[in-house]
Amino acid sequence: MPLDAAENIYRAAIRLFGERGYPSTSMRDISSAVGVLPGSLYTHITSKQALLLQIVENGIQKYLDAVRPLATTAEPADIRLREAIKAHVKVAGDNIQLSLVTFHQWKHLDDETRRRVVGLRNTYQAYFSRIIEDGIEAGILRPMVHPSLAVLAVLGMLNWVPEWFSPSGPATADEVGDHLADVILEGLLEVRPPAAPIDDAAAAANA
Amino acid sequence: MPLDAAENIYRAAIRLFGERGYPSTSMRDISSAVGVLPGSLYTHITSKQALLLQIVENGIQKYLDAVRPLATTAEPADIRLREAIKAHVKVAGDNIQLSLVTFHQWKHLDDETRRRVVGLRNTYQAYFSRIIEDGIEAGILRPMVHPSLAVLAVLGMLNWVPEWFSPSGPATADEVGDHLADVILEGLLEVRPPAAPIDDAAAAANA
DNA sequence: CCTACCGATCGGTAGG
DNA sequence: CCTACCGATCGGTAGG
Repeated sequence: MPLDAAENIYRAAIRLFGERGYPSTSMRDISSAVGVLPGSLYTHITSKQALLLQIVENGIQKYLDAVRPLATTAEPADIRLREAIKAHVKVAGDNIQLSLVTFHQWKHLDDETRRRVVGLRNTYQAYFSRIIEDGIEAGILRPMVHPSLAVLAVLGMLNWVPEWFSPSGPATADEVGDHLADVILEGLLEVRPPAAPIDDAAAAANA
Repeated sequence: MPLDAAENIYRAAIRLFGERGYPSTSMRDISSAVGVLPGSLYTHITSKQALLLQIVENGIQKYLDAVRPLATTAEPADIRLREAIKAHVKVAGDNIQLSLVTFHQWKHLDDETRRRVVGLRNTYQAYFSRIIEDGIEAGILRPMVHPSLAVLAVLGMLNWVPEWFSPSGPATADEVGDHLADVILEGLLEVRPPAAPIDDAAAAANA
């Protein structure tokens, strides 16, 4: 049961756009990876741009679908943040090349479609903003002068995952997600002085 | 006192490579930004590749120079990590476009020079590994199953800074660095249970 | 720094 | 899916 031609083209494009970047990948590169001559591609696709758009939108949708459920559930925000981080890492681990294209090549989309994709990226960012702001309001997360900086810290950490994650590496995506959530939630410090004395008896007992 | 021609070309290339990417920037784009005809560029540079290499190596060196002093000082590792994060953010904030080219366009270098640049990137990563491993050994940072994951978390967060930092934004590079160091060192949780009971009297007093 | 140009390669199409 | 091809653009050079 061979893949149909359009699917073959789509997969070759993901790999090549990811390895060399969109502008450095020629339609001739894709056609020879698929095993047809360049002109034959255009029976199955309309243009190089449309191929990139299909890839990038599919990539973003996978992340949106995975994290959307965590954005608004009633669970405690720290648990939602941990699950959102794990969901992101799982999508990244299952779609490394797709993620590389999605995160790096969207800049080469035409003006109109690029604006739409930027909108989807902003929606994704808003999911994490919502979780973190909920957590601060509920007293579960630390109050911050600029909560958006925490969002950017989390997203930067997550955007970098497809660059180094390997399915054959020492940790599964689930384990990596947990460890990254530990870094974000608990920090790297071994001990942290309590924000305020818990009660006077405990303070006296420690003196 | 006008900039000399080579400096003009270098600056225009940083801006254009950062905005459009290396493969999508033509020498004709650069020449018209500088105000000369395409062929005239080659009096001052040897090739498009050499121009990219000059930019990327200069970019990496700025980061190496800024963080190297923190890699080996005798100060506590948590302070060194905070200062390293702040040093990185300061370089990023002072060189946003240079950083964008350095972080994204090195993939378009020739095989040989790309290998050298990857070596410099690994050196940079080793600075952070050293600080975090020192911290764990000294009992200042939490023991971790995979300390390298913490390094990748920090570098991912930092690599993302040039994408969103603005000198005219609400926080200076110094403040952003402190806030990001807070996220990494202390985490986002408001309270954290102690790793182990401190003493029995305190536990009893809380019961 | 300009004029004039080179061979190579690009995305895409007409016609079968 | 192939043959054959189009106009545009590319990095770079010779000669002045």
